[in-house]
Amino acid sequence: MTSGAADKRRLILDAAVRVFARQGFHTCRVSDIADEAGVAYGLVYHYFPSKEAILDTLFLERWEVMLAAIDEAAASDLAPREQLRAIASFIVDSYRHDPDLMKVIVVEVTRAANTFGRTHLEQIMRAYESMARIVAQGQAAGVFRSEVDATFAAQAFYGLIEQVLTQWIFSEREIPAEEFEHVKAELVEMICGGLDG
Amino acid sequence: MTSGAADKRRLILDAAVRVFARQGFHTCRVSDIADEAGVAYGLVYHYFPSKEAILDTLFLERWEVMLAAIDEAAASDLAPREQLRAIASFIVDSYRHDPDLMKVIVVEVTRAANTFGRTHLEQIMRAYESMARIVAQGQAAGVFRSEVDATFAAQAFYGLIEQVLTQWIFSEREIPAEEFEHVKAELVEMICGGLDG
DNA sequence: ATAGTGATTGACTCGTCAGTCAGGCACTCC
DNA sequence: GGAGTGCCTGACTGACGAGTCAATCACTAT
Repeated sequence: MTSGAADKRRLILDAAVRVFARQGFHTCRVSDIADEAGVAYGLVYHYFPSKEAILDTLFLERWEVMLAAIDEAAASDLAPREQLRAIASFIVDSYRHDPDLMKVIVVEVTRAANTFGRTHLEQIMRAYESMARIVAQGQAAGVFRSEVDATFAAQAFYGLIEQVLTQWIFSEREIPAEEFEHVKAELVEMICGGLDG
Repeated sequence: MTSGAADKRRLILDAAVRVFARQGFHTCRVSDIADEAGVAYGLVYHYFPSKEAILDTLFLERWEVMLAAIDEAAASDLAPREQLRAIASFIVDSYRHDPDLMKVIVVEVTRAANTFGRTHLEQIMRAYESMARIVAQGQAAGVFRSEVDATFAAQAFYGLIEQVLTQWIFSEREIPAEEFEHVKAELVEMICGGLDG
């Protein structure tokens, strides 16, 4: 069956997510992935040229979806603040839906300046740029102050999101649904409203 | 000479900073550190029980200084906003003074949820707590809004700083002095003032 | 001198793992 | 039924690198 073949590949990718999340990319063995997938060691190399290629595939698959979501928000006719909210919402929901995958992407790629972060820098930058464009539009429309550089603000926004995800990842708790919703609101409130009162 | 002994230990630590920054902790070999230090392989194990212990030492040495600086700012009678500024200033200056060391701390420890971040979680948390206390004081004094949770705001603040450092680390440029000063101001402006205009 | 102490050396050991490969299995088409 | 094709298997290899250790050196105290 041809669908069986595709299934095995998926099986390996999904197993890799769990293993990378649990043990980390550097610490896990390829045999751990094969075992987790319930598949022979060699089969991993039938579908992927190397261990790295598995991580690359996982990252690119998911990041593309995220870029699309960001660009969709940016292209909508929502108010700038609501566009940011939509992005925060999408990323938080990504974590909610598949925390292991988001953990792998954040810990092993996005924050790994030495290894894969370097390789995928361009993809990562593309996300920043889209967010910066939203801020710039808001500034042009006069709803955001122009004192802060748009790129810098985008960094602050994305940095805060990643910080929240990291906090969740470290904590290893089961996050309750209302915390997800609360954080979405707090996040935008923090970036837009600031601390001064 | 007894000072020679201490010198060799320092020599190894300083070499390790350069090697970790250049190649990353996981990718480098202990022999790389020994070579960089101009010292025999075995001597590394005379001063340190393991490769990890070198990284631990580097992190703890520096983090202690940082915690002290944060607590000093928090204990000062500066306005809350100026206390935050002092902290931002200290961390930015740390990067300015020794970018390699800060790179190692951020990339290999602070952002590494699987390996060393886990081990040093307590130390890292201590920094967050001190910053959160500053925000809470500001809120109690009425100069900061109470809409945002103090811990969350501290996360945003530290997250933004780390994001800026990461940006510098990735970029591999020589950062001009005025950019350091500009960022210090922009950072506090962003967190306190927010985007809304 | 001689012995003792701690620094220093680098060749060696030993476990670990990414990646290979020779073959087995299932399914199809003549 | 036999030959071809692609999926699948897991034992094996070869490299690599952390940590060990026995020997040497430098310096001090007796």
